[in-house]
Amino acid sequence: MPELPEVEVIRAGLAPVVSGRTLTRVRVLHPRPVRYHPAGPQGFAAELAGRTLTEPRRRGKYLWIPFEDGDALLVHLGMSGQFRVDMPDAPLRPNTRVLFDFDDDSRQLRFIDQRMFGGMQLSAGGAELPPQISHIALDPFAPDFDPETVARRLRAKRSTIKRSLLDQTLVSGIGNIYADETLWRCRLHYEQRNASLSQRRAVEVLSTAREVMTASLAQGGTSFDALYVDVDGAAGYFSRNLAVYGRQDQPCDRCGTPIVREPFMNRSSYRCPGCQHRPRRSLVAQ
DNA sequence: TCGTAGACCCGCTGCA
DNA sequence: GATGGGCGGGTCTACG
Repeated sequence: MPELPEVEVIRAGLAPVVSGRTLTRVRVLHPRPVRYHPAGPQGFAAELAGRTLTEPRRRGKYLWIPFEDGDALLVHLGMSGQFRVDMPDAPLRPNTRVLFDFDDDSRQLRFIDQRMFGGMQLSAGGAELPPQISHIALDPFAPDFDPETVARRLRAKRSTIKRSLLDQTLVSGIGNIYADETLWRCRLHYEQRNASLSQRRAVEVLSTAREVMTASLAQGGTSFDALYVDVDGAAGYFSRNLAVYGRQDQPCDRCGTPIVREPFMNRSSYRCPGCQHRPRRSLVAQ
């Protein structure tokens, strides 16, 4: 569920909470979130204890907390993962999966995940960039992100635009919400062939994705429900600014045509039929 | 015809 | 009862 802006909000919220603190105890309440850790839940807990954390980092939707020793705790929030900061004696919220206690014995970090598509693992030598996510492309917020290069790669793919925007090995951080919002702003149908886009148009799409996510970040991200909140439990407000996502049957802000929801890749795509026309057959087939 | 790379789709899991 | 923001891996497909 969290896409780049939501993960960035969480990263920024974690920074003052974890930076410079030393873990004294880690408790894994459900094994699934640490399923990628080879040593299992007990090994995970034992290997983290005693480590000192530094400022959290992010690439796309992945988050990692480097340790002073050069390793890192790599985290993906999946569909429903969240970090919360609570006093150690506060009652556990439903679906709390992992507890992190620190040496100063004050606030406790808690990982909560309803559906448990997310997970975390110790990444050896992963402080700079965990090798587990070396295949994840730069996101549009990365200083080295080059829209021209990514646009060329995008146009070379024998695929369609929304699939490619969701392809985390091409450009990371974009999920279903921001893909739909980007395509609405660009007046593009999700089945538009990449090869049909000019270089300039492809760069425009990538720049627009960055703009949408920047605007969302300024609002604290997109929250539809309690599944996405920051480390203090606060919701983001960008859902008020969404043009198409989740707005089935409501009028398009641009032309008034009712927004439609259509099945796409086992989920949904929202678009305005008035200003995002289905590409002509010659552009769909190849 | 075969091997490889890229594209695509299923399944995971759980509750509001 | 339907729907949901995610990803990895198995399978399919296209191309050289």
